[in-house]
Amino acid sequence: MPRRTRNRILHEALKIFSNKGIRETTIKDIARAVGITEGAIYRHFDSKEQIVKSLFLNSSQEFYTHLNSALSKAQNFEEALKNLSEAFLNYAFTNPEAFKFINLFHYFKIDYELRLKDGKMPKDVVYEFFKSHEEIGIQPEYATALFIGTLERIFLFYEMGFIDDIEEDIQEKAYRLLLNIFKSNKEGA
Amino acid sequence: MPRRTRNRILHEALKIFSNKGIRETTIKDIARAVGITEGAIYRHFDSKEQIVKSLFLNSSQEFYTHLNSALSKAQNFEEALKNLSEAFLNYAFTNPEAFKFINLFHYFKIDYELRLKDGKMPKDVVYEFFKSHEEIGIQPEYATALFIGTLERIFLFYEMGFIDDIEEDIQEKAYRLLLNIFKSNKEGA
Amino acid sequence: MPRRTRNRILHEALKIFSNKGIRETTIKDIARAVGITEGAIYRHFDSKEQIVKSLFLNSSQEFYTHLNSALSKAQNFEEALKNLSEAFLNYAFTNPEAFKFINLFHYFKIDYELRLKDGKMPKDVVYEFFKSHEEIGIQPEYATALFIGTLERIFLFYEMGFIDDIEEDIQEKAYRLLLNIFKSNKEGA
Amino acid sequence: MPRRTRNRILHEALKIFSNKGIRETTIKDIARAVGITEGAIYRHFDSKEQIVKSLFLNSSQEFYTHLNSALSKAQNFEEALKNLSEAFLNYAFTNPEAFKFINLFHYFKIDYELRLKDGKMPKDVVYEFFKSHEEIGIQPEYATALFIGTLERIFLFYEMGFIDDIEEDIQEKAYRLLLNIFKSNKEGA
DNA sequence: CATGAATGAGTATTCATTCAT
DNA sequence: GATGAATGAATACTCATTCAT
Repeated sequence: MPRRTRNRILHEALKIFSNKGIRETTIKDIARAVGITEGAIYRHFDSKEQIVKSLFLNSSQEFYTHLNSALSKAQNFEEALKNLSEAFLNYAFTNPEAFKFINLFHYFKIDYELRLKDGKMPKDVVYEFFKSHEEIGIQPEYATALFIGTLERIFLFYEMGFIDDIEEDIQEKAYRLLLNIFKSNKEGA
Repeated sequence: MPRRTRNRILHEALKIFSNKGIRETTIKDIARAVGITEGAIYRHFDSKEQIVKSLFLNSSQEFYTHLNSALSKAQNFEEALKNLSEAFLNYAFTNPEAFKFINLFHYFKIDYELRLKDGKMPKDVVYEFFKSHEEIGIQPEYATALFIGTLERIFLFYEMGFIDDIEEDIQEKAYRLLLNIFKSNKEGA
Repeated sequence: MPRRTRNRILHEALKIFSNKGIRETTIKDIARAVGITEGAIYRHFDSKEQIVKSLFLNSSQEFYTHLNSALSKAQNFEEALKNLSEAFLNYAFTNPEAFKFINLFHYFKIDYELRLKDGKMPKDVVYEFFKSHEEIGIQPEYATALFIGTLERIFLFYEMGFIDDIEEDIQEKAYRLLLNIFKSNKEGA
Repeated sequence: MPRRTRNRILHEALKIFSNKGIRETTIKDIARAVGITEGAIYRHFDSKEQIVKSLFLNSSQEFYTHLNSALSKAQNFEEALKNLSEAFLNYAFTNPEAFKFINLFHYFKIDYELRLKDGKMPKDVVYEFFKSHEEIGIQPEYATALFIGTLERIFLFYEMGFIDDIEEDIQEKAYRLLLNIFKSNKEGA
């Protein structure tokens, strides 16, 4: 429950953006959701684009940090995989709007400058992890694609009702699936 | 090089839609690309929405058929997996605009009626395939998420330059990756 | 049942104009009703305006002649009034589209040049009649307003269901009403 | 001279509508007349249709009230007829735009829901009046048609210069004309 | 800080008219 | 005579942004 108007704007904007899309969300929509008028938005942000950018940077940062801290707590490969996959889905389940919002940017080249200058994109956590475990015998780019693609699609299937397990089961099943894949590859190597 | 105006409209619209997004593409953009005036578009389509729908239905159908025919030519599980994964990436590489356009609809609830009435969505081919091979020990919904999510993400990584193999190598690597996963699961079972 | 295309165009245009209004009727509407294409209309008329003008001139002329010939058959004031009022309503009942179409022009200064050059407007028949019967003691302009206004409004009330007599009764009642008015004024004079 | 923008819009729109017709009046026309831009109109009204509806409801209500209060001040039939006919013409002379605008709706079925829910249409005042005086021997529907039709047409003839009396004289003559009609009928009965 | 009116540049869509076939 | 594709100007409406209060 953010108190300050600026945060309330970001909070509501994120919800509407992820539901309706960025372009189809108007400043008026956001203002109405926050309970202020259109003009007031411009006390806090210079433009709609700035709201979008703030949101993307915030969310990416948050997701990045979330993944990173989950990873850092792990003692071994198995635990790391567990922490990382659970953190990934946990973020998606807890912040579906932010999660979907971040993913919008893979399809729209809305603003490529948005990439954080020091490369702190969520996927980089995953990539670095697999890069430091080349012994599993999968090229880290492909491992990353497998990890992110699978989890993201599982989340989407969950959201559209195609997968109807409860969140905890999904996290458990997803972890086991990934573990099987990477363990067997590791052993097979 | 489609000759007829209607096809030229669809052709150009698809390209622009997949690059800029549907909402940010104007009728004027399309008209200019085709080399006619805005009004002329409306001799061929009643509305922008109709162009979007036509495109979605066409592309989905095409992709569905492409996957289906690849699958039907296979004699066994391994071959089926090979044909299916190659057909999937082949479609993405050959028709990147259509492929990206179809995927737009996972994020935007633009029009859920758009789903083909008899459920002939591309993902259903994959789902049915895994459903008839439950011996691999992976719940078909999760197997589908894994298959589609991984390949889609590989394609995206390729497009953004994060993966820089050539298309043939990607197809080969992707197939091997998937085969390893499903074979080992099959054997482990 | 006009055979020639030109007449069919006029025929259908009149119907649609009087129902939807001139501005809201498109060339396409007319073409569709006639069973030809838009371009073909322009083989017969230079513009939409020309169709409107032709229609107005034709209808006015027709109505004018209809009233005039009814009047000319009368032997005395009473008969003249009877013939004129019956002819007026008869025209409205038989050609409601044309009748309503003519009346559109009282409200819109769509094109004042449309008035027939030699003044052959339907109302002039009525006006001339009352002018030649000043003995009734009503200024002919007012008598004309009374005659036309009353009958037109009766027709409108009939059309909107506010008056629900059958057409014959309306003609009879209207005639008696007018006769009473003008006879008593005549006698009172 | 209304000060507030919303009222200025209604004021100017009424003038232009009654001159050019509703369909041929553009939002730009109205905006220009008010001295604002097109977009500004939409801060005050959701659509052109809403302007039309507001205007129709306002004008009808105003005219209805005008007639009703004139009628209620009368002590007897003669006075009532005098008050009603004078109020009718007075409204037309004073608010020619509103008067003509209201009458547009007899010819165009623009929106039949526009009729006030409790039936408070101007003509109803006249109708109720004649209904409570059936002793005059004229069916109230026909008396209403006579009253309204005659006065409306007199106004139109005045506007087009066909009747060139001054307004006061017209009111006087119209009243006498109607009085003669209804009095003689009353006596004749 | 906030309001709400206003701007101005779009945006999809309509439609009378033209013209090559 | 007729077709149907195309034009081009107009039209209602939208929306990010500005600004006086």
